[in-house]
Amino acid sequence: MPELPEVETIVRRLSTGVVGKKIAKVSVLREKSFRGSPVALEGRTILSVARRSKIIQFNLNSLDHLLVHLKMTGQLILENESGRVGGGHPTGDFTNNLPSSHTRVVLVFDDGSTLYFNDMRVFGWMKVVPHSTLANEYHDLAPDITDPQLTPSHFIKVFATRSTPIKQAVMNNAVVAGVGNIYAADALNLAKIDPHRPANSLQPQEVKRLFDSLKTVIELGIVHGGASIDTFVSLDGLTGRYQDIRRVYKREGLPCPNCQAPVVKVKLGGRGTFFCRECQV
DNA sequence: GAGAGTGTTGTAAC
DNA sequence: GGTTACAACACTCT
Repeated sequence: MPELPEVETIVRRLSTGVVGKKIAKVSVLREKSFRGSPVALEGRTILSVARRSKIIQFNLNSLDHLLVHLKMTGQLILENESGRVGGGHPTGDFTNNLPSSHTRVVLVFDDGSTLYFNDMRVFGWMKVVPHSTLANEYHDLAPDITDPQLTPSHFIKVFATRSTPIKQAVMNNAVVAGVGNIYAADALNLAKIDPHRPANSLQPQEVKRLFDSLKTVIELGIVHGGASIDTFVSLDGLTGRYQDIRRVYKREGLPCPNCQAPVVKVKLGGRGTFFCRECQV
């Protein structure tokens, strides 16, 4: 999946769903999906769940951490007596019996509830990281777009040295963490900036406008529980609703929310990119 | 059936 | 160091 708002949504649900539970058994169904020792998790209690960029961090009472990256198609689904809590990519798995053919790791808790890690394309991972090396995992990440300490002046500084298209610059985790394709496109539309513009061609007031727009669309995404595009179906109401209010992403030919001109699709840096030729300059 | 496309990101090459 | 192309994988869509 996922973009930051959907990861944030999952973390919030997991915080109430798994904190305090003791891990009884870990089954790795696909070796590539799990790094480290699954046995190190058994008998450990989850103290809290946090997020950094798009990485989910389970804090354990052993001072180890379980990190999860869902990449393109990962899902975390918690199943207990009262139903399911989770979310992820629209693979259809969500309504199937679990484990499914895409289930890669299964965590069983001592109260009988189960956390499934599904990942169709096997790009995502789970890994056990000792507290002493945790900082290394986040070493190359710029501050999150949701970080209150992040300021427009940071953008102005890092954009000044880059000639890459502005869309690629804001999707670069060394510039700012947590901005993916959907929200990059929508923020550029809201800020009325052409995604092709070299990052170092933006005037300071444009950078400020883009900064505010990114904050706005990410916040909207979180408020609406993330974006679930295409065929995502959920049993428990966790399905994101951002797709209903998205501005340009996958809205080729439909009217631009700023000026009503048709949204066009181009390819930029190998990624599908949606924008308005009329008002994004 | 072939080929392109998919919300991510690490790596290698220039 | 910045930029670009591509690979990892398994689908769905045209």
